[in-house]
Amino acid sequence: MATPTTTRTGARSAGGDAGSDDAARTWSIAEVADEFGVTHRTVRHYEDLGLISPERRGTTRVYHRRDRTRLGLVLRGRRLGFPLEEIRTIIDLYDAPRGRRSQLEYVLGQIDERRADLEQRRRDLEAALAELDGFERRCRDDLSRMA
Amino acid sequence: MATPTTTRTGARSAGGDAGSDDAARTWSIAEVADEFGVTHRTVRHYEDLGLISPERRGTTRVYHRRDRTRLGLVLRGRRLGFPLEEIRTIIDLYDAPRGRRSQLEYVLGQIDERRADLEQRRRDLEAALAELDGFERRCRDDLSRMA
DNA sequence: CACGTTCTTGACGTTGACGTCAACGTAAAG
DNA sequence: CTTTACGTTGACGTCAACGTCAAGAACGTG
Repeated sequence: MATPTTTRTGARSAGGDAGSDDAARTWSIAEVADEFGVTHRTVRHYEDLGLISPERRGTTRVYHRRDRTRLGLVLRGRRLGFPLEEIRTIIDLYDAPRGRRSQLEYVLGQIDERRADLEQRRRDLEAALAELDGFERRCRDDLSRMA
Repeated sequence: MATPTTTRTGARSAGGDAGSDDAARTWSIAEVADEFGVTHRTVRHYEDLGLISPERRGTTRVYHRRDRTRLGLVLRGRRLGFPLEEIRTIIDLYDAPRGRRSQLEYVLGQIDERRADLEQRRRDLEAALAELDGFERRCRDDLSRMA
């Protein structure tokens, strides 16, 4: 897969003036989809939920580096088993205004909550891994005793 | 809650001969449910999926220590975001026969797969925590610059 | 300019993980 | 013996996270 054969259209830079190569590149929905190993339907679903908001060139979606970054965060959150709504509130936090002090303190509070959650998960994870290790040892013992 | 007022029935030991106190105790569905902070519906659902299989005293479910152990594993798996079906295959692995060598080798293979999955999750988790830390630092910097 | 490819917007279907409600059994308490 | 609390089996509802058509629009190519 990903062999650069014939289909190599739409790699033009976007609206600005520069045309370097990677900073101002744009991507089609198909490109981001199979770059991240998801379907276009999934990508659109995430847009419906406000997780990403690509530019529109006419009716067509145009994805920038920012969108890919966010999509990456979403998928990591998904691998960690978070519901998409929760993921949205988290990554929205990342580029929230935080101009006023109150805003900043709210954000810091949210951070603490998130961290508590993640650390609970880490405990669960370590426990699961430890059990798995112990179980493997017992299995290997059984195996060696069979010889 | 859990005040030992009037309702203190059904704490008799089960079928055997001993009657110590905690090893051979049994529990009702309501007891396990609110001990683990889930509804009775959830407990029954897990039974439907074969995650636990309590004894039946007539039609009534009677839970033993084994069931509570398994329920604990299930809920940890759930906190980690695993689908229940997958959880079942994993904890079934724990008390699989593993008498013959082939069985044992199969189990060891499964263990490796599981561990790979868990370690991917750990990487995601560490990354998320690291990002969170960095983000908090930036926020605190912003805050101190506002003074 | 017809054609195939890629994209679009609906809209309904599906699966997992339960919630919820109805209707009924049963055992201790008054 | 009725009440009350807890338990049981269906069966349908719901919500999230997509899958899966259907039916067009837009665009480069032979």
